[in-house]
Amino acid sequence: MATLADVARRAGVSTATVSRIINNSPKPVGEALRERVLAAVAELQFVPNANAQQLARADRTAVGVIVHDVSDPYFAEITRGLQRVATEHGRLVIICNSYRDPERELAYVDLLHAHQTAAIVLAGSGYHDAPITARLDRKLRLYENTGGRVAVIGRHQHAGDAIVPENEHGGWLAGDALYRLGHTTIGVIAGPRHLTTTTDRLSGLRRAARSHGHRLTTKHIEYAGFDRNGGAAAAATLLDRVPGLTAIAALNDSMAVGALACLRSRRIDVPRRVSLIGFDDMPISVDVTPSLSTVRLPLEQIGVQAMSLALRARPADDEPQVEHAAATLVLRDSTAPRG
Amino acid sequence: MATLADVARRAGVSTATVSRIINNSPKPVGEALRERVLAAVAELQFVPNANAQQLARADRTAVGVIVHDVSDPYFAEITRGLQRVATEHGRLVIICNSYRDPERELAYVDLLHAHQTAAIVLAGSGYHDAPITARLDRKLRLYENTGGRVAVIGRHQHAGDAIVPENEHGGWLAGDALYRLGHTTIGVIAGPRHLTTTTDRLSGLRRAARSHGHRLTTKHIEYAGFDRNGGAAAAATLLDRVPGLTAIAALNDSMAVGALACLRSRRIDVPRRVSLIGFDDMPISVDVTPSLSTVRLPLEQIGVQAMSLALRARPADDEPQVEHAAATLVLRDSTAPRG
DNA sequence: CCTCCAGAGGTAAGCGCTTTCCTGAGACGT
DNA sequence: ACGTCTCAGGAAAGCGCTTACCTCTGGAGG
Repeated sequence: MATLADVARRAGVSTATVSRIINNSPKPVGEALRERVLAAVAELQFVPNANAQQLARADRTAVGVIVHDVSDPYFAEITRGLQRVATEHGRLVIICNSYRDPERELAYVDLLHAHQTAAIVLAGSGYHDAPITARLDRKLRLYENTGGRVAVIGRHQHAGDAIVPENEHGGWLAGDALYRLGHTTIGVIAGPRHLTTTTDRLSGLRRAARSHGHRLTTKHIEYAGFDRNGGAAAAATLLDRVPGLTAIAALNDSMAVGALACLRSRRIDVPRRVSLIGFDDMPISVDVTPSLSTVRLPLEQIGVQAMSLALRARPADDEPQVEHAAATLVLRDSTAPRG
Repeated sequence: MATLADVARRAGVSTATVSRIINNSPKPVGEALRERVLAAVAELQFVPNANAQQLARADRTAVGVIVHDVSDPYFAEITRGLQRVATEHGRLVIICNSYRDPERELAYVDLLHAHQTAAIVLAGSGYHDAPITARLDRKLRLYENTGGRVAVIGRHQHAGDAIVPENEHGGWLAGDALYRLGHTTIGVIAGPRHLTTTTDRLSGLRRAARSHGHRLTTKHIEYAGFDRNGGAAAAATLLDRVPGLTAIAALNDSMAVGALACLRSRRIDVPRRVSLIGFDDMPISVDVTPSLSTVRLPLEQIGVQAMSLALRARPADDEPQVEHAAATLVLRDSTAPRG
């Protein structure tokens, strides 16, 4: 592997000059030398060692992103926004999938810290797990103390820049919509109970129930994996357990799609016999049949905002900035008045 | 930011000892010292600088992955497989989105090279563009010459380890299925014409047409963006342009879903009046209505194989290994005999 | 009692680059 | 002709770590 020194030797100049040329530093370099050096670079097919550069320079350039799983449409959309902004700023982004494992999330924070990334965007949901949460917060603070920037998406213990989707309000919107349509017995397909996203959305739903004079008891709520199959299984359970069920609220669209599959296989007409509402408005929601009513979260936009926060220069005495991402109700064909 | 030297000073030992302890090197270290050092590490919250480590060590550890777009389900699935294997090997993976821009793809190869990644997996389709292709091949070869490992997915000029999905055969399967169902006039929604994936699938379709005594002319083929909206637009065009059209083959499922939306909005019954077949069998295909007939590619498996190839130790005199990923026909509800 | 060796720990030479500071040479003014 | 200023280019000191090699100690073996 050719090094800077090889190029310098070949061109008959010092390494300093080569460095200046390949980085086009402000320091002026004569035309003749420049050409000779460039020729040497081409001949030796020199590719600078990024690790050495990083070490020698003070600046940090890459940014890290920690998500639960990029192949989940929710994170895919957010990631798209993150990437766009990062690319505009000429930053490389390193994507890390925690696969919802908190330990792996912690490990990734260390890893990104170790790699001297300029910023970390934590896109996954917060956990209801005090020890984990505390360790995470500690690591993030340490990272910030050593010059890193952090932005989180969702409700986390960490005090700093954050984009907070209106999960509670979104849950309320979904519940309110269903109750307004005349439904009185609704089942909820919830995600893993240790995620703040789950509990926030759920409490919005609960508030809607109360404000309409109903209650959501344990019987009406089924916790499951935050994906299609989790949703399908939970739908089956609810259908069997809750008599007189006429509506289902799923805490994300993937689960709603799974529920839809379950309902279809049981030949239960949606929305005639059972109304269904999802959450997130992922792109596919409009293409299932019936198209999915849902609570829209501006996912790509959330990514954009988060990366913008992470990359902004934050003065030391600055207040952390918390932005809310609005949840809006999107009514499509999977919800109807109680039959 | 605390450094190794700080820790050493604090613990009253040499940096060598600290290094040995934190990397638990085979060299034995006394219990007393070990504890003192570990205490110092904790107190100073020392996180080793990964760049410095990389530079000092000879070994390369991270692996790079270049895809068109992770948020596209096709790549999301492949990436899942790639990640799984990488994680099993304890490797960090760096994901780069080229957004189908060949120049960006080239730039990413350089970037991954510069970062001393152990391997590069090129997951995007090949291009029909000689200069680009040649430059890409040159860069990959250079990278290999300096010790990097390369595995490509799809048909590329680069001679080396590769996973080649049976695109041509898959195209044939799709076409053959449609013709067997009695369709004689079929329209094709193709992807960008400069991608080898597009042309390979298309030529399989053509072969099927010929073998059934038909021809696919320009009129029957509409090129579009490889996504949902591209598919919707192309479907509309075909419907208007091709009289007597009774079947549509889309060259990927995203486009098929778009076509489905178009057909639905025109109130054209699928599969009664028009049959539709997709390609890839992405997860959502089973959840649209009607469920999508398609050609299945074992996407996650492709990712697994590709990463396995990239990570295997390849002896210098070894033949490049080329594995084929089998395409299989999956008939669901979007195809039916010609009415 | 001396030699020899193994094991624990330290010393210091890099890894490949950037950047500060220095040098030498020409340009310019008087 | 001399001093001074400017500017292109080089020398060398790191950046934070790893590791080959060296040193010193204590105990085993004769």
